[in-house]
Amino acid sequence: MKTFVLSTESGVQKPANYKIEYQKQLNDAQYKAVMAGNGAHLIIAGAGTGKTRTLMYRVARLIEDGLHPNRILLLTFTRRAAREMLDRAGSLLDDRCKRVRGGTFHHYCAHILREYASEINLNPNFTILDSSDTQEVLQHVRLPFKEKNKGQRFPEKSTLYGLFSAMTNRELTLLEALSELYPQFIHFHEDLVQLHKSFLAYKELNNLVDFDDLLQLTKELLESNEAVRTKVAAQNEAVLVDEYQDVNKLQVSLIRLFSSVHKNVVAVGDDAQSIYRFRGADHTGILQFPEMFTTKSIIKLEQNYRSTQPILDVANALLSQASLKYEKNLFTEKKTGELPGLVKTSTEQEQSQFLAQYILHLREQGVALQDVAILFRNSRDSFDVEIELNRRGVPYVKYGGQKISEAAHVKDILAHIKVVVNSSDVISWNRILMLIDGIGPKSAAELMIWMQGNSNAAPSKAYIDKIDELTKLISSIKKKQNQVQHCMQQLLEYYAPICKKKYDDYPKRIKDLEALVSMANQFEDFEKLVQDLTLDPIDGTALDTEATQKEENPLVLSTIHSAKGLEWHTVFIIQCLDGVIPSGYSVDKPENLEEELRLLYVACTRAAEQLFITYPIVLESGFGDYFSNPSRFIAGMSEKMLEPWNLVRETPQVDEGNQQLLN
DNA sequence: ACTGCCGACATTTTT
DNA sequence: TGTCGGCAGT
Repeated sequence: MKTFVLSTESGVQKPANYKIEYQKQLNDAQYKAVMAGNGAHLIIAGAGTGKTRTLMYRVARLIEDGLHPNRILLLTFTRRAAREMLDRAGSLLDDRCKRVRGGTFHHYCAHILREYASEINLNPNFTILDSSDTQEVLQHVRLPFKEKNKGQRFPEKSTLYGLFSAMTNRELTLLEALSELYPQFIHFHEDLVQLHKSFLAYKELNNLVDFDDLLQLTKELLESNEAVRTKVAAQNEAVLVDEYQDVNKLQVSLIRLFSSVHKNVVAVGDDAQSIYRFRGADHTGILQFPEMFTTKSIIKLEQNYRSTQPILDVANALLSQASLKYEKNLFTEKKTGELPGLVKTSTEQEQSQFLAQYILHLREQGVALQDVAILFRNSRDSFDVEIELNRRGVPYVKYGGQKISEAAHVKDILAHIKVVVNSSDVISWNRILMLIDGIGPKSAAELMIWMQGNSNAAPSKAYIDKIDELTKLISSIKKKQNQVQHCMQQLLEYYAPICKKKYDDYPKRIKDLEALVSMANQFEDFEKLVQDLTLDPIDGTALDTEATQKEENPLVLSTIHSAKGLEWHTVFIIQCLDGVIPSGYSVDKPENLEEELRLLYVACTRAAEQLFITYPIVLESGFGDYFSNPSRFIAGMSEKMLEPWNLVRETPQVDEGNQQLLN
C-alpha cells in the first residue's frame, strides 16, 4: 500500500526563511513597505530616508516570494536610477534582479510602441525626436502661419513646443494650456489649432515620434485596444514607480493602464521634492494618489540617515514655508554637526575664490573632491566657479545644462546614422544635406523631393560629386550595420573636414566625436544606438571619462535638478539670490514660487555633514553692477540655524575661529 | 541661393 | 552664454 500525506498548509507556499534578513536590515517603516502585500501602496519617503533602499529590497522580496523578475516593472525618472537600483538589488540577492524590466516611462512606451505599432497604423521603424529635433519640425510647420500673421509677433518654436507639451502632459485642451501659459497669444488660438494639426500630420507622414508622442500614443493604443492592453498589463504583475511626485497626469493615466490587470502598484515619492512642474508634473498628484488607485496603505518613511540635525533644521525651516503637503517629521540620530554656513561675498569672483580655497582646504582635511558638490539653480550660475577651478587645476565634472549629445557636432554625426535607420527621417536628411558646401535650405528641400522620386530635375552639377560621396557612404553603412564602430570611424573620416570648416574650436569637437566612436561598440546595432542616445542623452561627463579617470575623482558641479537623489559629504549652494532662486520668472505665481522653495529644499537635503549657502552682494550684468538680495527663502532664518561667515582678506595677522582666509 | 557678419536677445530646470 | 533674425556681399 502506498501512502500520500496531504498537507494541512494552504496552497500558497510561504518561504519560511528568506535569504535576506529584511527585518534586521530595515527599520520598521521600511520593513512595512517592503513586505506590504498586493494592491496599491503609497510610500511617502522624505529626503534621505532610504527610498531607493526600500524599493530595491522590495524588488528582492518579490523575487524571493517567487515572482518572476520579468513580471516586475520598475519605472524610474532616469535610466541611470533604474540601473543602479537593480544592480544594488542584484548584489543583495542575486542576478535574477537584473532581469527586472526597468527604465523610464519613455523607454517603456517606446518598447510597447515598437511592438504594437501596426495596431495604430504606425511604422515600427519610427525615429524618436529629441526636443531640439521637435523644435525643428515646429520651426518648419510654423512658417506658413508666421507668414500669414506678418507684422505680428507669432509664437517662437520654443513657445510652441512648451505649449503643445503642456497640453499633452497635463491633459489639457489647447485653449486651456494657452490661457494658462501664454495668454498673450490667445488671439492666435484658431491658428494654433491648425498649426497643431499640421504638426501632428507632419510627424505622422514622416514617421517621426517625439517624447510626448511616446507617452500619448501609448496611452491611446492601450485605451482603444483592449486586447493589447490586457496583454501588456498582464505582464506587469508588480508595478513600482519611483519619484512619484514628478509624474504628470499623462503618466498617471499610463500607470493605471499598465497595472490594469493585476492592480499592484507601489509608488514612492516625496511631495516636498516635486521639482518638475515645468514638465507638467503636478506636485498635488502625489496627494491624490489615494483617489487614483484603490490604496491599501500609505507608509511614511521619516527617519533620515543622511544629514545631521543642524542640516535638517534648515531643511525643515524651508519646508515650513510651504503650504500644501503631507505632514512629515524628519528626524535623525546624527544629532550633532557643524551649523550650516551662510557665506556672503562681495562679488561673484570672491564667491568662486572662497569655493576653490575652501574645497582645497577640505581636501587637506581628508574630504575627497568627489564627496563635495557645488549646486546651483541655472546651468550658467557655475561659469565663474568653473573658470576659477580651471585656473587652479581642480578637476570637476558638471551635470545638467546642455547635454553633449545635443551639441551640434554630435547631432551632425547622429543625423547620418538616423537616415540609415529610418530613410524617411526628413529632419536628419535635411541636416546632413545642409552640411554640404553650397547647399542651403532651398537646395536641400529640392534634393529631398528629388530623392523621393517626385521630381525629374536632377541636382545641380556644382555639388553632384558631393552628393554622390554622401550616398555611397550611407549605403555602405547600411550594408555593414553590424559593424557599428567601424562605420562610425568611416563616418568621422567623412565628417572631420566638414567639422573643421564649420567650427573654430574643431579640435575639441573632433575629440568628442572620437570618444563617441569609441563608446559606440557597446551597441549591437544602430537602431539601439540612436534610440539610447535620444532617450538617455549623455551628460557632461560620459564622453570625457578618459580624462577624468586619469586624475583623481573629480569635484561635482550640478544643477539642483540633476542632483536629485544624490548625496555628498559637503554641499555648497551658490548664487542663492532673489531672482536666481526663486527664479525671476516664478515670482509672480505662488505655485511657481513654492516649487522654487522645494528646489532649495532638495539642494539642502543633499548634504550629509556640512552645508554652505553662498551669495555675492554685487552682481554684474550688461548694464553695470548692482546690489542684490539674498534669496527670500533664507532671508528670515535665525543665525543660530544658519551661521553667517565672515570672509577676511589675508593680513599679516592671522584670524581665528570661523574666519576663512583669502589670498 | 548661400554665406558671413552684426547686433540684439533671452535664459531656468529634463525625458 | 549661444542663438536668432536681418542684411549685404559673393
